[in-house]
Amino acid sequence: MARKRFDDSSCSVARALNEVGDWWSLLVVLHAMYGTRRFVDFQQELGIARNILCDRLARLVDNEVLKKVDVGEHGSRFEYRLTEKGRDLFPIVIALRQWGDKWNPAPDQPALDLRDRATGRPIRQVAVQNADGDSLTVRDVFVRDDEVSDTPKDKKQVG
Amino acid sequence: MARKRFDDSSCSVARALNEVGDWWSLLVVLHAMYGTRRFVDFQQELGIARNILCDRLARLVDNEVLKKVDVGEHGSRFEYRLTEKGRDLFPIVIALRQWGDKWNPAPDQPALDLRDRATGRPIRQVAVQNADGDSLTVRDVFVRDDEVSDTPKDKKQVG
DNA sequence: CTAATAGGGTTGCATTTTAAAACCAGATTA
DNA sequence: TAATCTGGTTTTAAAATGCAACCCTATTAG
Repeated sequence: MARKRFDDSSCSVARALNEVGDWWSLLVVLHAMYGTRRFVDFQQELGIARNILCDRLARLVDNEVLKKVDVGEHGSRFEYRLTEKGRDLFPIVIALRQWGDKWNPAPDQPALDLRDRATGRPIRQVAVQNADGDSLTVRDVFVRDDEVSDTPKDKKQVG
Repeated sequence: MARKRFDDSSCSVARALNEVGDWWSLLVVLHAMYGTRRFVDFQQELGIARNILCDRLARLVDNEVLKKVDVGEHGSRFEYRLTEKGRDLFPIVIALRQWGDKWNPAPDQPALDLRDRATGRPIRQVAVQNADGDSLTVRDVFVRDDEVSDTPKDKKQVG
């Protein structure tokens, strides 16, 4: 049967995954972040089937992660560019990269060394932080429980 | 045809997505983070098909994101618990939640209010930061290019 | 002690998705 | 004007998904 979707889920993680949680979408966004804009370039860099790429690009455009821009001179020629919403996926992509580098390092080559353009110094590990900037683990957080819920058992869930 | 996998990709984002980049895996991890440990509980909370849940749990165990613990008294009874590798997905899950809350807020209910257990104050927005703790956008970073590569065109890629 | 039920799956089947390759029409370049 | 590039759509076969039914082993109620 069809893949289950979470458009209307009350969980914002599920709703986020609904837009960028498939095998290709985040890789498309990643390549867009380092400059790829054209259909053929995505296709060649990712090695993705053309029909799947079509579908993913269209969905990302529908969800306003990318915008499709006609840059043709005498006709139509398209570019796919990140929107602010798409650029806002940066921490997620970098966190995934750091997790991958830490737990599944490539045997042959070193991890990509990302640096601050302004200072030339390496970026930090992406982390959940408290107001003071201290890193927090999953055990250090709780859910503030303002409102009355009809489903009391959901109240303490992190998700 | 078979879904394409990225086990041996040189891109650590692709390798990460290979382990947790499908529709269900990160939701399983999320629920594990707020305490779910039993097969039936995952199944009911997520509304996932049992065979798919089986498959996902097994893969997460294979990838050492979860460990399967026999907690039976007189026989076998299992729990699935996060490993350190799994707990290390916390920033990714939280970043996804924040992105979902920001760009696809639930119409009816407010976003989950996560707080530091120690201080009671809200957590920060997950961000990519430089050494000083300043937030960086995708345009603020570059790839430090130490080593000589056989494929020069890859050298400046963020991904 | 026995019956009933909960836990943790596996199997079979119909439906979707995916990958790969072929094909196509409108720009662009030689 | 022909060849090629761009950005797709179509076709086909393999794989993944969802659902329901089934199964065996604990645990619990009586």
